[in-house]
Amino acid sequence: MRLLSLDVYAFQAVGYLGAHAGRWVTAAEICAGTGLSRPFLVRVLASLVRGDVVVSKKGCGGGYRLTRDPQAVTLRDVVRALERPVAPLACVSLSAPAPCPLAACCQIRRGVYEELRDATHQILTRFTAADLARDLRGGVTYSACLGHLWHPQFEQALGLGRSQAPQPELSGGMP
Amino acid sequence: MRLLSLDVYAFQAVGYLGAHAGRWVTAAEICAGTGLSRPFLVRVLASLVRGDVVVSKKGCGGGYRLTRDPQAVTLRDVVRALERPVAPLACVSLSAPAPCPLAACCQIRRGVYEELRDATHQILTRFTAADLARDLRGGVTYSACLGHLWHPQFEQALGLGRSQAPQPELSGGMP
DNA sequence: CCTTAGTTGATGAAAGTTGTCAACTACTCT
DNA sequence: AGAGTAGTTGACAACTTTCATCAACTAAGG
Repeated sequence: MRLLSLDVYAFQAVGYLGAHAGRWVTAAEICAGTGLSRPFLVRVLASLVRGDVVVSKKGCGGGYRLTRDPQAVTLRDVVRALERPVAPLACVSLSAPAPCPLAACCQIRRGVYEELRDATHQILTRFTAADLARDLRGGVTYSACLGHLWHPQFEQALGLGRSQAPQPELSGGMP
Repeated sequence: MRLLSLDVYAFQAVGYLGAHAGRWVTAAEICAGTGLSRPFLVRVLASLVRGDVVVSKKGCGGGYRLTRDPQAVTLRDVVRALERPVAPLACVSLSAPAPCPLAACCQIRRGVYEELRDATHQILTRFTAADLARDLRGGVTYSACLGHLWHPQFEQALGLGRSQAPQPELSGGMP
């Protein structure tokens, strides 16, 4: 499971809400506290509202708040709210299963795909918004994580795409 | 970890080579036996050669072959040869680690990211080319898996992107 | 030398991801 | 009731990744 900016935004937002539970927190405050981009954060928050992880209140004095105690909001809830698949393949998905006629005899499905799915579920279920809040209180904002995403710097394994010039300067000895 | 066509191609190719170990197998034969697209399969095979999972022999009578016994070729070897990151974030990568100044105090890193990485590694290490070959001999070609990838049918969680017109015909009452 | 078969480069379409802007709606407080 | 605040939604744009194909090149065998 490769993380996206989406996930990091959500983790930071949920952590901030967990650290300030009990009151309405505006999107602007989350941005100020985390340094995230507001327009994108707002989309992520909308997903969290749709996924019943966060409630919103419009109007003056409004904002966002967790739907329940921080300890009761797991990372799995967050990831599910973002509608990110945790299964490696649709045929082993629990939320949007794609039936496979070979499911009964497919060994890799049982031995790898289902195991990956279950392990991911368990790990994500162990960690809650309270843990995220503790990180935040300890000074660990996840802004650095945005620079550790695989996306931009993912060097192409195959000779595909256009980004093919890693060493443009070096005109070495290879003829 | 979301699978890509890349992985499915590699699993099928390695499974075929495992099922026909001991001789040189041409790319054309793998295509005929699995129904994969040849130009793309050839790129994947080149990656596997670079990753020391497969050896190739040029010229007449040449082809591809596993570098070692099928039991000794794990899925982790295959995934690593494809240079697919198994870590969710670069800061917990074993192969291409990105140092993080907050690594010591980041709880989500230890509690989630490292756990995800290790669990994935363990699961991928348990499964070998011999298991892939057994699936193939049992009639389980992974062609259906290509239709179970998340990519095409991944419904956007956010209201982003262009694919916003599911019902183009319906010119209903909304003014 | 000529065929076979793997290797590499260029190309391109389609989709996913991230981010911004602007208009809209709903709510609260005065 | 009115004004302002704050969440909601749609359109849009830029960039990267993924998948796929074609054609030319190189190495090895017979």
